[in-house]
Amino acid sequence: MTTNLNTFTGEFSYTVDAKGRVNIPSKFRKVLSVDNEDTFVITRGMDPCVWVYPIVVWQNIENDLKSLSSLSAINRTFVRNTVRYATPLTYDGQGRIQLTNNLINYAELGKKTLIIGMVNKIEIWNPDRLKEIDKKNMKIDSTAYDDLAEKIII
Amino acid sequence: MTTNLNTFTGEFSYTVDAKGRVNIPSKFRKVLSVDNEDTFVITRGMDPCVWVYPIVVWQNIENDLKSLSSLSAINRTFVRNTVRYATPLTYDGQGRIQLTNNLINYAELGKKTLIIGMVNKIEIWNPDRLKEIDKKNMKIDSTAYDDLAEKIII
DNA sequence: ATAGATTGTGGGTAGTTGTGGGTAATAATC
DNA sequence: GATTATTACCCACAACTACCCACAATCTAT
Repeated sequence: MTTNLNTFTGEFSYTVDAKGRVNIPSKFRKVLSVDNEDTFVITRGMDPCVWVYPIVVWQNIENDLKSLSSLSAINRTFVRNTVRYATPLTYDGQGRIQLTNNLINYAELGKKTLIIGMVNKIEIWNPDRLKEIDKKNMKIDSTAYDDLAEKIII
Repeated sequence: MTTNLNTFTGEFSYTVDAKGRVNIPSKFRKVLSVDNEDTFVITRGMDPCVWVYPIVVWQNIENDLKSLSSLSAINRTFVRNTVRYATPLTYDGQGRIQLTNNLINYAELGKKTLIIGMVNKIEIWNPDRLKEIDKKNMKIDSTAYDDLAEKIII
């Protein structure tokens, strides 16, 4: 096997059908490790999009969350907001997952969606929302960005 | 072993066929390490061209990206922009890779292309675009070159 | 110089993938 | 308990992709 398991890259254009289903790109399904048993966890992204984790990756996050003490109010809030909207689901025979209304509303998903591989997770976007965020990020203080690029990209 | 593995130099003229396929020069294929298993990752270049990485080189980038927490907005933007257009692909029996429409459009590739070895990666250019960029960069003030001279002996 | 191998380019075909819809099973509501 | 809504599973089909074969041009070696 050449490619890293449970690692996603690339951008794909898909449609959400009348039943609220979206296809997971076949390239993404192919790199899932077998212990995922065709199952993801979908939740709210930090940006206005849906995050989709392979379940084995999500389980690591859950374990990290367990290590946060509930004595701290920030920890409680963070844990609550992280897991509150998380739903595990399995894709159907055609490779589609059934989105929840809650997440469709949150990400303002219409018929046309962009699915983007984000290395350890997948993002589902309303293309217009993404364009807005992109534009906003143009103004981001770019020295931090350049520092990252220097460290990581060769 | 005479040449460095996964290291590319030289310029070659090739055609993109009707299906969007380009040949990877046989000289480049011959220096790939076997653990690449005939697989590259293609993505957008910083210039208007396509970058082609041997997959084992790209995987180092991916692993670095995995260490960035998505709690930071800059990290999210950086990861997204870096991997958004990256696609792993294996060359066929004739040594060709299948380009994506997205990248063909981005690099404005027509039938005639220039393939250039860039040491650790490969660039695919529209010859006209390259001529333009070359002309523009001629005007770069030469102090930048002097700075480089301190780092690299040629 | 000639024969054989390699390389670049083109095209056909079988299998895969994305998308839509139907039906049965399950859950929710009255 | 009956009726309705929701979900899970199945089938259909057009569009696309991966894989195969063909062949001319170029290179290599005897």
